[in-house]
Amino acid sequence: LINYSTMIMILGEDGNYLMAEALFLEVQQLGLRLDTFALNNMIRCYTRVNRIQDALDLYRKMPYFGCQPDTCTFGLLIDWCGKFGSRNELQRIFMDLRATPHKADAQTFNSMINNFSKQRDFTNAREAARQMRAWGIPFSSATYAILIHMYAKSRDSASAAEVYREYLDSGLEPNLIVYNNMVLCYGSCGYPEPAESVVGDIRRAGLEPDRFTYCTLVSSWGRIGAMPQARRWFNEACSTQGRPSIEMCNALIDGYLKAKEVNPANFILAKLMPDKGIKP
RNA sequence: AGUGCAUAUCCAU
Repeated sequence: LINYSTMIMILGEDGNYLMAEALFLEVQQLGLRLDTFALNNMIRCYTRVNRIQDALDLYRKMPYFGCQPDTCTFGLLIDWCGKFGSRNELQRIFMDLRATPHKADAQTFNSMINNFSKQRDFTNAREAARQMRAWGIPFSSATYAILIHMYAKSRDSASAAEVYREYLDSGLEPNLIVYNNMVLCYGSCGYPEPAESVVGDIRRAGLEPDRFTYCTLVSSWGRIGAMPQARRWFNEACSTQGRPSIEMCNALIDGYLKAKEVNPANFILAKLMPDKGIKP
């Protein structure tokens, strides 16, 4: 079985699901009993080539092979549904997941929440977070980052601030992505000043802002047309980071153009960027 | 023996 299973895995990586299918049948004809590993490998063959219906069918047939989906099975399917699937498909996986406790770890839930969020299904994203708590699975830094990012998308800075507060009190290792997402959330909601105050939290935690932080701050001030402040953060990034990121240059140009300040925008594009060796 | 998690700009959605 291990030989077949490994072959199926390798063929799947190669995109050759047809040969994998043939081997999958052959195992059964030999009378070998399939296990969850082998089924996951076969499911992976299908997701690899976007044959989601085949993947879902096999996943639903697992009990008839005497197997149960595990965290790996769910991880595969959640990831696929988030990338290419419909809301309904992801919701159905979530329902299955809830019906089988202990088949989900923090990573499974993180992926679930994030993929609901990508689909803008915020109700289910929050519900997944609630379920995670109810099952006593501790939030990781990634969980906090994902939740705050979700609130940035749904423009709910008040809920983000609550989650952020909980993160600061959690005793988890400081993680810059969590802070950056909080900057993003305030900025997206049109509150650049609280966004700036997060930089203080970053330093207090012993971290330094990175190119994501600076780009987000420039875009936050640019969004409300406050270009002097945007420019200040841009300059600070240039002096601390060495060279500005292309994304931050874009954010600054965009801000100037939204504010109808064409000349400064042109200066960034035609002078500053070439001088720093940055291609538009 | 295997799979799956998170951040920025613009555009598109």
